[in-house]
Amino acid sequence: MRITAKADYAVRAAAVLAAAEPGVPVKGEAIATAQRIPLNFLENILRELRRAGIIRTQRGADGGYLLAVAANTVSVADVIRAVEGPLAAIQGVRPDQLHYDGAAAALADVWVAMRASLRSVLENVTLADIARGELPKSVKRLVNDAEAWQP
Amino acid sequence: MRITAKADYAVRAAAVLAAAEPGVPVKGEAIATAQRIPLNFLENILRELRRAGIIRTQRGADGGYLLAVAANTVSVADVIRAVEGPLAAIQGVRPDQLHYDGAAAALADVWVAMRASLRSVLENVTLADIARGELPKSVKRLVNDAEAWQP
DNA sequence: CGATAGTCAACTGAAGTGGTCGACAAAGTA
DNA sequence: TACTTTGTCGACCACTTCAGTTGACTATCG
Repeated sequence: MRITAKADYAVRAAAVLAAAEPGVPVKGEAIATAQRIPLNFLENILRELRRAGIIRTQRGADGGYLLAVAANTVSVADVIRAVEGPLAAIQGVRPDQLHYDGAAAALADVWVAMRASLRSVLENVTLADIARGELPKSVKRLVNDAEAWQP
Repeated sequence: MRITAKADYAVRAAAVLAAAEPGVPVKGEAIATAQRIPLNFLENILRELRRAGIIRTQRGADGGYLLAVAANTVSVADVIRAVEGPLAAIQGVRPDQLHYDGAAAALADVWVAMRASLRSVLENVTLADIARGELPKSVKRLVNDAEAWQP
């Protein structure tokens, strides 16, 4: 249950683009220094985001990276899936297509519920939300619960 | 965002013990065949569950594994943490103790919310729930939503 | 042309995943 | 006591993923 550096970097880089002036390319190096991400690694990641259609690029002098679509139409889940594949998997299998025998039969439903609850957060937060620092009410409610901050 | 084979096996094995007659040890081999888990690997996992105080063991003929505590006091989260460590981590760091600069500042809260939503499922399902195939209402509600089953 | 900046494939070391193996220790039975 | 049954433990293994790095290349602008 861990978010890899790659996924974390991808969301942060996308957030930088969402916060930038629309239509103005941001250089890879600017993103890298702003978020303390190794430039070479970042470029690998941005390439994947471009292939996924989330960002586009401008080459040459005064080039850089831009969002390919409106910031409020891209969710955190979209970005993670672009670089990591499916949001939730059990041994590489999607929760909806696994089934167990005997005493563990009900476990399949638990994994489905887990994915659903994961989605309820990650699908509902957009890059625009992060860029302007204002999360959806339902997400904020989770964050404001003191229990959420207990290790 | 993946559940490893180890965590999956651990929960299934614990579910078998939860479903067994209380006080009667279940042999490792019985668990292995019932859930199609490689025996040697399973023994590694059961050893970790024992160290975590979730199960106990009985050696010798007619020995085997038993739950160390009541099945309704052990959550799926407890089992996963016993074999995998923290439920959610970003690059190995707990969500509550990370912070980002600039445009990504709000992302930290997203990770906290993600963990909270994960917990809302995994902390609330016990081994007893799985063993008798009846999940808590809040979890069932998630599962019954058609959206939850969409790949 | 030449500087700038993205593109891509290949490579690497370290860690994690998913096991396997063999020697050993405890407990009950004959 | 010997023997069988079962768990205990550490070591080991092949393979994949993670987190980058390197270097050659290509597009774009002035």
